[in-house]
Amino acid sequence: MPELPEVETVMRTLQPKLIGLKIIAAQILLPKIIRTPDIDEFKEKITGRKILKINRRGKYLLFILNDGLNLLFHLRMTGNLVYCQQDEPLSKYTHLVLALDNSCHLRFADMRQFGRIWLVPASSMNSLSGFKDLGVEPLGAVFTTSYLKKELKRRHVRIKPLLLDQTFIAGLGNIYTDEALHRAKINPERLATTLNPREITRLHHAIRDVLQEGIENRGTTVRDFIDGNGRPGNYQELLRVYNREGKPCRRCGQNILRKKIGGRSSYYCPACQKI
DNA sequence: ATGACGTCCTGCCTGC
DNA sequence: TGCAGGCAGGACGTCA
Repeated sequence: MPELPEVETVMRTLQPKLIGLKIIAAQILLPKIIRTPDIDEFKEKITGRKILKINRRGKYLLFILNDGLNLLFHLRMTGNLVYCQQDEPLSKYTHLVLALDNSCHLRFADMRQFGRIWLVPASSMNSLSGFKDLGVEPLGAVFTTSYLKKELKRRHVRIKPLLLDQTFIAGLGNIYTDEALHRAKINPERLATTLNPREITRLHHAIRDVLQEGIENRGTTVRDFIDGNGRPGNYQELLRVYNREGKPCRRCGQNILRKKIGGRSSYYCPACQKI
């Protein structure tokens, strides 16, 4: 599941390869993944465009093209974006191939077909549903302890589903949310309004630390994640709770539990993260 | 404002 | 061994 650190890793691996290259052709093998525009217009508009820059916003990858166009990718669960030689065999899950003017390919593949792609003028980015309502960047300057204190005070929801809400904080998914709550010693079912200042400070630091460590370790590969060069990440080795049901807590030795909270699997230590 | 649930999709796991 | 059925999960829409 690509979350912020995985998307950041894809961006960092693609950036040195793609900047300055021109897209000379687009092959669309699964039309429904292109949200806008329709596939004929997509092909026409993207052909001849140059890749000027690659950015990340939340879990979105944002390609800045010339002529004021932006190409957006959301990898969702199993999507990947890989730079490779053009003679590399196509995987059966490849849905979009962008041919580049150096005889290489940028390929989008997604086993579960949940990933989505948009090609939009930079000027209309703020009308894209999902993208336009994204919350604060958790590694950015706006996301401070006092910001988190102020925001949590008026949210009458459990902390886990709130952290997963992309309009609240952009980029956290199931893995890093569970890891951050464990580090902060906060039970995922706690109501946001009941967290005390010390806990909020711990949570703020924990969120930034787990994301930063995730990036430093090139992302988490539980099953599918690969970076822009097709390589898995390393952070799965360092996870403390996620996907560790029944295994001992790395802090206290108690067995990690798994419980559905807000419809999502949540892993936590019942001793370190008391209600 | 909040939450529950269905939808998308396919590989994997479980049970028979 | 093989098959059927359930499950997981990010985002979004619908309904209560």
